[in-house]
Parts: sequence; structure tokens; C-alpha cells
Amino acid sequence: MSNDEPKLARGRPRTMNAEKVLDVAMTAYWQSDPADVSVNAICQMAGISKPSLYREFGSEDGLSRAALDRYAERVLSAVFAILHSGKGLHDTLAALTDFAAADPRMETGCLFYKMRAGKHRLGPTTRARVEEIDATAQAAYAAFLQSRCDAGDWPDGLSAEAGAKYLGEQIALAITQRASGEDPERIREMLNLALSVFIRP
Amino acid sequence: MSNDEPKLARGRPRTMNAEKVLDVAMTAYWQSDPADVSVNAICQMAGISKPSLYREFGSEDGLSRAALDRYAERVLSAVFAILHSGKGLHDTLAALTDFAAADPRMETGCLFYKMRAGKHRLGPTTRARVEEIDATAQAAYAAFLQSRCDAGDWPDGLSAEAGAKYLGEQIALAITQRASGEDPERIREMLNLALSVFIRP
DNA sequence: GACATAAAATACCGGCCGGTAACAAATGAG
DNA sequence: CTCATTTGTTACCGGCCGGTATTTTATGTC
Repeated sequence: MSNDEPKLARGRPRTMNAEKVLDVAMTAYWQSDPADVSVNAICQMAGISKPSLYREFGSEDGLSRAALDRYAERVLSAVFAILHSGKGLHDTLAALTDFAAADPRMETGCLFYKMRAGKHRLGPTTRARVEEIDATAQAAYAAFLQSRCDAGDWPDGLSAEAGAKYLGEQIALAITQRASGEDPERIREMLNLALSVFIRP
Repeated sequence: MSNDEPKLARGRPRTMNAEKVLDVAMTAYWQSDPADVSVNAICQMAGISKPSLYREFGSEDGLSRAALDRYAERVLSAVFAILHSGKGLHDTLAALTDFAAADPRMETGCLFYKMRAGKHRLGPTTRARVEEIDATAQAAYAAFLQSRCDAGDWPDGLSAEAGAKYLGEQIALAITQRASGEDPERIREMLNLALSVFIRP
């Protein structure tokens, strides 16, 4: 833990609220698309000057990386919570479906998936974080499926890794369709169809 | 058919080969991403000057629209050929799977899907063409599924439209994964899993 | 007061973008 | 030949980008 006391404040006191700037950036990246939001635009929206932003985050890459970190802990954590809830296969798939197809947070898509889709346009540290999150998510999906496999409710000769990849990509597809304005009920219908392969009666 | 005679050639004879330029543009857009290829880059690759390109295509939108048209008749036609081949459900799905997961033409993805994914970055006429192709493809998928429904090999209470959307999106997902360098065998495995909902035994 | 310090804002940098004005070259018409 | 016509190229336009040098402003220290 770092000191959060005034810490011998010399010099001009800062007026910039880094948290607020990060909120603005995360929201802007999330609501539209990281590739379509310039640092100039973020500075304007946050009401700060460009050098202030660069002093805090170093570069556009640093800012987008920080925004992604924030997004991971504020939003993606919900997905991991579902996967780690210890519920059964059916309930967990239902919760994931609800999240992807109906949760208002995914109404304009998922920042992580948007970044992953345009990976080559990201700076190195942001791209690395995207890949890290991707690997973590895949591992979480695989661990969940493995646990359900051990519990016995597993369909056929599908490896947990392959199933995890499939599951993750279907969720990603559904959320990406949310972002493109598709009818949520249609999305839910398609996702249910895709995930029905996990619950052969 | 228009006249392809010299047509009273006055003025300086043209050296620019519009077909070749269009090939260059289509390939460049296709191999990387329409949003990442500038008209400057295309002119350089095609060995022509910018005003020459603009005289022929009017604008970047005109060029990308023409490139998409070319792509539709050169590549997408293969998909429609599969759908209109009159083969059975299983064979047609297998052919679609082969195309998406193994055809070398899809090794770097599909220009149409790349454009559709970044629809908001396109000019108006190109975007309109994307939407037109999307509707046409969906109609073709639906017509195929409807024909198989009439033929009796249809699984459950799924509408042809919903099935068409699902089928089309799964193909799109598979091809998009090709573009991102995913292992083709893994892609085939996942696509088979996704399409297995159509062939409940 | 004078001074160091740190954060703010202004104004700028080179670079690339889509697009075009202005001009050079090559042909047919008279 | 002259002239209109068409294509080509060079050189430029304004605009936005990510990033920064420079200066102003606000504070604590002495």
C-alpha cells in the first residue's frame, strides 16, 4: 500500500482527478471503440489538457492499458464471479447467457472484446494485457468446464480446452452482436442454441 | 453490355489499368483491413498517382465500394454457389465448413466480414453495399434452410430466419478466427460443434 | 519578500490522412 | 500547324493525429 497522505505537497496542487479521467477514457473507449477515440477527444471530455494526461499515463498506450485494467476489475470481474460461483452447468450457462444477452452493461458491447478485435491497433502494453486477460478467461472457462466434467454432467468426447474456447467465443459473439444493435431476444435465442451442445439430455 | 470499342479516343490515351488497380485495392483491403489501408498506400502499390485514382473512382468510398463489388463476384459467389447447389443439409453444411475452416481463400479472413465488423468506418455507398450483401446472404441461408425444412430433415421448432442468422454468424465467426491466426483444425472443431445443432440424429 | 517545485495550459512539432488545384504530356480534329 | 480534349503527375490544402517544448500559475520553504 502506498501513502495517501498529502505527502509534503510542494508545487502547484493538482486539480486533475486521475480516477475521473480514467472513467471518462474507459467509458469512451467502451461506448464507441478504442480505435475511434483520440487522446485529444478524451482530454476534451475530461476537461484537462494533453500534457496533464501524458504526465499521468505516459502515452496513449498507457492510458488505454489503464482503462482496460479498470474495465477488468469493474466489469469483467462479474464474468469471473459467475464462473467461480460453484453453481451447476445449467445454472452457470444461464447466468452467462443472461449477462451476455440481457445485462445492460453489455448494451454497447464489451471493451475487452472490442480491444481484442482490433488488437493490432493497440500499443504493446495494452495488447499484452488483452492477451493476458484472454488467457485468464480461457483458463477460467476451462476450469469451470473441467469441474463440471468431473461432476459427471458432461456431454461427449469434447476436451475442456476446446469446450472452453467454444464457450468463450460464443459469449464474445453474443456480446459483439449486442454492440451492433441486434435484437437482444434474437441474440439470446442464438446463444441458447449455441450452448445447447453442452446440455444434451 | 456496354461498348468496349476504342470509342472515339480523343485526348491522351490512358495508361492506368482500372482492373489492376481494383485488384490491388481488393487484395490490400482483404489481406489486412479496410480501415488500415489508405488511398495513398493503394496508389503506391498500384503505381499510379492519386488524382488518377480519384478520376476513376471518385472517392475512397467509391474505391472501397468497387473493391467490395469485385470481392462479391470473385469470392462470395462461391458461398452462394454452395447454398444453391441443391445438395442435402449435411453435405451443404460440410461444404460451408470446409470453405470457412479450410479454404485457402479464407486464410486471411473475409473482406466482407471485415467491412461489416467496421461498418461505421465505411463511406455511405460501401456501407449500403455491405448491408445489401448481408441481407442477400441471410436470405440465401434462410432459403436453403427452408428448403431443407420442407424436405423434412429439420431438427426442432426453430424458424428458418433464426437458423439462417445463426448459421451465418457461425460461419462469420469461423472465418474471422481464421483471420486472427487460429488453428484451422480447432476452428473446424468448433464450427462442427456449433452446426451440430442442425443435425440432431 | 525571494526561491524552488510541481502542475497547469498554450502553442507548437512532424506525419499522415482524404482530396484537389495547377500544370505537363499525349493524342485526334480542323 | 493550332487547338481542344483527355490523361497523367507534382505539389499542395486543411485537418486531425500522437506527442512535447515552453511558459504560466499556484503552492510550500526560507
